[in-house]
Amino acid sequence: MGATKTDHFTDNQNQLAILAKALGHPARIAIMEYLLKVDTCICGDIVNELPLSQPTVSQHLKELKNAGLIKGSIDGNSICYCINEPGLEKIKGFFEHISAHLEKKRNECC
Amino acid sequence: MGATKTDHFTDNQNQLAILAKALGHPARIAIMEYLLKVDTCICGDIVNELPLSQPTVSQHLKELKNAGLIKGSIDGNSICYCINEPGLEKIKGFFEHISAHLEKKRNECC
DNA sequence: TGTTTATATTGCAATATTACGATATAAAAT
DNA sequence: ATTTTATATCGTAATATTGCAATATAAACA
Repeated sequence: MGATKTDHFTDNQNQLAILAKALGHPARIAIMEYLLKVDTCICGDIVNELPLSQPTVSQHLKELKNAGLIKGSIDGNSICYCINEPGLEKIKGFFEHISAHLEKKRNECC
Repeated sequence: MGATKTDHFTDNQNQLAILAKALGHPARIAIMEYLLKVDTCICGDIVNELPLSQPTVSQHLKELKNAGLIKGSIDGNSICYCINEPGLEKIKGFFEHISAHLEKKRNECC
């Protein structure tokens, strides 16, 4: 045990879970907020912004990248990390879908 | 280590992370989708819907409830679990906020 | 009352995540 | 060529999550 039983769920469910999981840490929420805030994408700043060590931040960035929420392009010596819109739209769509459904059946239970 | 350093992040960041983390498992995505699909909220069905044991499903429900994404009300012998709109609106708002910002600065980097 | 039905809790093993020091890599600057 | 700067990877300890069998709880029903 300990491992998630992904086999029994749909690709869509697994994909949404991966996206949500990637955001399931305050440092990664903070990174997304920071990437949104700054106009330039020079990202060595992220380490200075967060109360975590450089290796830890690097690891969080990797997870966001693997999930498809950010992308990074090499810029000489440093790396430019930015928000990856498709990943964001995917998970945003999930919540909009739920909200739209709830509108229709408000107050039918509980 | 192994514990998240929540102290150094804002309440808002921690709250969003808790909500996202709760959805970071395909079973919990499936539960949300199921609660949305069925009109009645009779929820013993959830165990039958998922490829997981009753104790495991119960635990996933507990996590969704703790995060504020669902609520449960006792209905005689069984329990009625439903989507909790405020929790959902909170995290939906986060994605809408990001999307709105991205509209304004499209193509400025990467 | 005794049994069934629905759900929660406990206990535990397997695995994953978090965090960081130490180290590696590779471009930039001197 | 050496040093500095920016980032990634490795190794490892601490903690959290996942999943289930066994058991507990508590309402419904016979």
